[in-house]
Amino acid sequence: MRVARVVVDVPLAHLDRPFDYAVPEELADQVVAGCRVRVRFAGKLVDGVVVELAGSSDHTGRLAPLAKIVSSEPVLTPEVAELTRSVADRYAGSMTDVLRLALPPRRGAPEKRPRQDPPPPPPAPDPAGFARYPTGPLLLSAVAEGHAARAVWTALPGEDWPTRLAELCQAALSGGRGALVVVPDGKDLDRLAAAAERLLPAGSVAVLRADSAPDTRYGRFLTASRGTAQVVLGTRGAVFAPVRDLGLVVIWDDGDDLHAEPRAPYPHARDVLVHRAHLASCAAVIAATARTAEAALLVESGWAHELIADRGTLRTAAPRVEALGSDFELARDPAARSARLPTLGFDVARRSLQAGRPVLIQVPRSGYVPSLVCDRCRAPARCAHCAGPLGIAPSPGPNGVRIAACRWCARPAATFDCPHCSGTKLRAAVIGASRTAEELGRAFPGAAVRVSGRSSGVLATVSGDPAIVVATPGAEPVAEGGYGAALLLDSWALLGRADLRAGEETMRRWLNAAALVQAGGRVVVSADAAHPVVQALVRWDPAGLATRELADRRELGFPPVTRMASLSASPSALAEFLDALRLPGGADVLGPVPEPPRPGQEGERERYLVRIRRSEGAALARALHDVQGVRSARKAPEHVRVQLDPLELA
DNA sequence: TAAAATGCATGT
DNA sequence: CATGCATTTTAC
Repeated sequence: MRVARVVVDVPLAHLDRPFDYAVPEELADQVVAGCRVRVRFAGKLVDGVVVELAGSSDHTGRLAPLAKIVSSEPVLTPEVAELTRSVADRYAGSMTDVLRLALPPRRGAPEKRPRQDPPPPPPAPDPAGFARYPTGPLLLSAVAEGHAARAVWTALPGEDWPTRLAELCQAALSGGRGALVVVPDGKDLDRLAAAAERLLPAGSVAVLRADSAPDTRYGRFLTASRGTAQVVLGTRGAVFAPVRDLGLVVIWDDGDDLHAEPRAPYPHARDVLVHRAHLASCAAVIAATARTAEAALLVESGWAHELIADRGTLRTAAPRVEALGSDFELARDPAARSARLPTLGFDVARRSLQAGRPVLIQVPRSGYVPSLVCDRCRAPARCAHCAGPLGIAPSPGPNGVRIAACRWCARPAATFDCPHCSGTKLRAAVIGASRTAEELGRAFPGAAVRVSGRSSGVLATVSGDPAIVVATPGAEPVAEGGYGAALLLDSWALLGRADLRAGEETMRRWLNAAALVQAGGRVVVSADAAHPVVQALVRWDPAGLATRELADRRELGFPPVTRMASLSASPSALAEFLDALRLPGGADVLGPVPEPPRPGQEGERERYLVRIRRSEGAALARALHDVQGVRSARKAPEHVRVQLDPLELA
């Protein structure tokens, strides 16, 4: 008897396993492993995917027959089936949820188009582009030869990273293997696709973007799954793309929060990619101008080697970075003064314009959550018990005074004793307010002003002509030939955020902007030169900062050194959940703390955090998923949101 | 949402 | 303690 193992599209956690169905005689020639089917499940017809075909079943009862073959197209390859299962396990979610992220909706028209043969492999790439990194050419040849090389690549300022990544893809293709590259957003994807177009054979590349029309999206997915396009470039959803004979996976700027999937079970693209490299035994490159603590851990644990230029090469490529004090002198020029430009920034910008080069001015987006910092040294204030961030308690205490309390474990911070400078007073951190482009424009009469941001529209590039380019972080256009200078303003708003990653994230934003300045150009950052993040920027030392950041996280017991799970729901549902939870040894439960209401959610919600050592992460995820299973089997009315290693921990 | 399992009142 | 009918549970 032919048996099809089917993952059914039902969201219930206790049904997160394949179910066996009999393959009826008349459908036998249409069923293939990985195809979409419809089956009768608990009476009703549901969608499903065949994960495997077999000759027998362990099921003791009668097998129901497959109701319908939706299509014979094998959309779920064995490699992706294993990956999605494994990602579900890691994030305490169900495979069905992960499949929803991995498989685009089916469309009839693209499927009817005949399959095309893949183009012949290109020659091995020219290693000259990677020659500035001592082990660069070695990495390129390792990828071409099909070795499972692993690297954390810290790109030089001004690096033409899209071309470098296309060369890595070319290396994989030249050795007959496929490649996958994930970038944060559409702007980066455009640049990467353009570089791939230049270097790779026509027809060998599929560009997967979340915002494409459904037919286009499914059509491009098929060119990959059918093996026509062996290189896939895309945004976070593309980490699951069915690349044939995968030889290389790459992620660009892994610190960008766009790599975190907002839909359950909330997997992070870097995490999925590292997992996938492991399962497929293929090469992996974690690439960025900055470096995350997670990437530092991959290096420290020996999983990856670092691919980094030596200091001499860096010095010739980098701009000159200068920091202003915390109480800098405002420019004397009245227009510059009204735009709150510091003297040094104003002079540097004016000189760049006079030299005929554009100037980049980075201003943070407004709307950061106010938090508490040490009044003396301005380090974020942390809880003495669990090292969570301190905030102002939402409701006043018994004496009517609103006191500081931990946002994780809710313990009040009656006293404060700064571990950095022994200060005892707290202050609210500044909330970032963006300067208007008009104000800046008035400070430089005669200069063209361009604005790039979410609300005004993101510019991908600007010309090399003198102009003031105002941009929010992540929206900085690339200037032809590089900017002459960059001003990084309102830095306290970035550094003072009550976020675990505030330092790392600030450095990433600064570096990404400063990297667009030409070699020998100037960068002025309006922040205290004594601050360690500022020092790391001045020295252009992302690796050093990441190492330090990782050491801090280890000391405080934060991810990625530990594993954290956040549980949020109503107080009663959480009490039930925790009651049923059988935690592995050594777990630490923090909370509850009240959660700010989200749009579309009513009633009071709370959050707990569960912290455990990294080696027990899989056991924690299993325990959490088991509780979800028991609750869904019992038809518990309320859903508890479970998120592993959430980006936002504050 | 169909079939199977279980619950439960009723009659002997 | 069978029997018939309603309700709950399972899920291939």
